[in-house]
Amino acid sequence: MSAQEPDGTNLLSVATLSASMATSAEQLVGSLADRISAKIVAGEYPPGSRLRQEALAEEFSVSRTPIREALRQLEVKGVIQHRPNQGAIVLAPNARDIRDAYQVRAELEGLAISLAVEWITDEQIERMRRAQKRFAEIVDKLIAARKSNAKTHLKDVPNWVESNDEFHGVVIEASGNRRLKQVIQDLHLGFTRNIMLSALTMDGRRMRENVSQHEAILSAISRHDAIEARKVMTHHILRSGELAVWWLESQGRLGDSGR
Amino acid sequence: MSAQEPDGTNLLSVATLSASMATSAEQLVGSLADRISAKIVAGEYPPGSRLRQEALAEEFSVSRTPIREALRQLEVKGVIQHRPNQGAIVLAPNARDIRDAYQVRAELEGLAISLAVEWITDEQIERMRRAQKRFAEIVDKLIAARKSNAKTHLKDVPNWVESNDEFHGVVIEASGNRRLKQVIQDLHLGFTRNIMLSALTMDGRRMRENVSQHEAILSAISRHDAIEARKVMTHHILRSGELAVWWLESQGRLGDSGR
DNA sequence: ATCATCCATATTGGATACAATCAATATCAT
DNA sequence: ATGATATTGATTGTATCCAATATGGATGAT
Repeated sequence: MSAQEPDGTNLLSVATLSASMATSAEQLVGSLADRISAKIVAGEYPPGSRLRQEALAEEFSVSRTPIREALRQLEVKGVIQHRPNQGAIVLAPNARDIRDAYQVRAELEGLAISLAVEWITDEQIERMRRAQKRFAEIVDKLIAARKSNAKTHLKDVPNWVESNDEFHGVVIEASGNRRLKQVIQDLHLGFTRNIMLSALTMDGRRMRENVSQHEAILSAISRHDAIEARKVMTHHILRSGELAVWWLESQGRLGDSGR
Repeated sequence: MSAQEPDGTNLLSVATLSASMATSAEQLVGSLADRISAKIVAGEYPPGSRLRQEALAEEFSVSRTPIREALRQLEVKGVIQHRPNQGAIVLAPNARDIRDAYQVRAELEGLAISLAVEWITDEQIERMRRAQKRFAEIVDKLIAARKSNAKTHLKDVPNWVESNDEFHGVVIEASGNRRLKQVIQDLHLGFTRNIMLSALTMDGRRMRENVSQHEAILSAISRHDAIEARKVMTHHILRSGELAVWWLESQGRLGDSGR
């Protein structure tokens, strides 16, 4: 079994390793689900708020029918909660949800890298190096910008996210386990990515810590040292989880939805 | 000795500890999704077959609208594949899908038990003991029945599944990680459970092997030995995965759907 | 015969219409 | 005034309708 995709086309899809991204033509419902989901993540529909079908329909210039189907999908994805005859409300994770999710993610990305060590190609390692380089540069830039003007750094944040996703994405891809990839992506859904960046970008020291953890991961995987790679990856993610929990708790619970 | 239930109607019911089970009133779409899903698992809608909305609507005496929404949910759950303007077809896992899923599940249940060891109560261990006792008895019964009359054992199979689920369910519950529980349940969706039981119930020696693996797990968790518990749990599940893959390959690919 | 093209039909996709349910206010009795 | 009940409006849930697209068979050319 090789880590390479036989049908190859999607392998290098650097852009947003998010889940599905059906945001293209001829997939109206999927596209709607993505767009609604994006607005939830962006905070436009805050946690706990009701999503009215008619309002969404008007906003996206469609009828309620495809909106309803999109909401059914988001319900299964765990982004919203749907109560009979009462419609949909936006879910928000509490500290425990975050802790639980990161514990699972740490385990799964640990598995991913221990598999990846075996199969990863030089080309993939090179992609990780480049992603890491960009990552480090952006962090420097963010920290520098933070010291002068707080506004400037905002437009670099997407790049920060993207290079981080690329880094982790290569590892997951190289694991050769498609189901593993899917499960990890599902874990990200909605909150994880968002909260992590919120938690990290608020503190220069923690961003640098993050960079050096990536460095350690890259070093271990380059040496094909499965034990060490797994150890540092797991630590890296658990640490990110701690930060996310702290950040969430410092924010005062936004939506302590008792799901 | 080969598989006993060659014709489509094998392995009915089973539904027990599945994920959501919204099959009650006032949740029509959820209920429809469950019922359609159940029929897929039961083999009534075989892999690769098209699910026509009108046919389903008539079968369940509703209009196409709730059917469509149920199909959207099943799409996200990975039970069916939905192609634009071409409707839904039933997905079937191939050997690789099974391998991938079991690898992930082994890791996650390994995590579960290593967490559970810390927090599990005597009452929960007692539940595991009882489940294990039932499990062993049913296996004896199945093997005995198999030697005389092949039909008899079919009505015990659901009990076999249920006691096995109870055993694993206690561990997962005792892990205290709700997200972990959800992710593991999602992994079961559709095929995993079904294939495992198909693979195992065809061979007495393997069923006994399974029982003794449970015994080892129970022993380790009773001694609160996290390392050993994890080791035997992981081995147990990976072994089950191997059997499932073998079984699937021996069946000649039913649906080698190129998803 | 084999293959491509075209047309009739079946099926899906989306919008609208109607029924059922809920929320919030108004009304009434105590 | 307080609490229970009734009523109105808003919102969700299901069914039906029409348009867009695909499917499958017939027709015709090579």
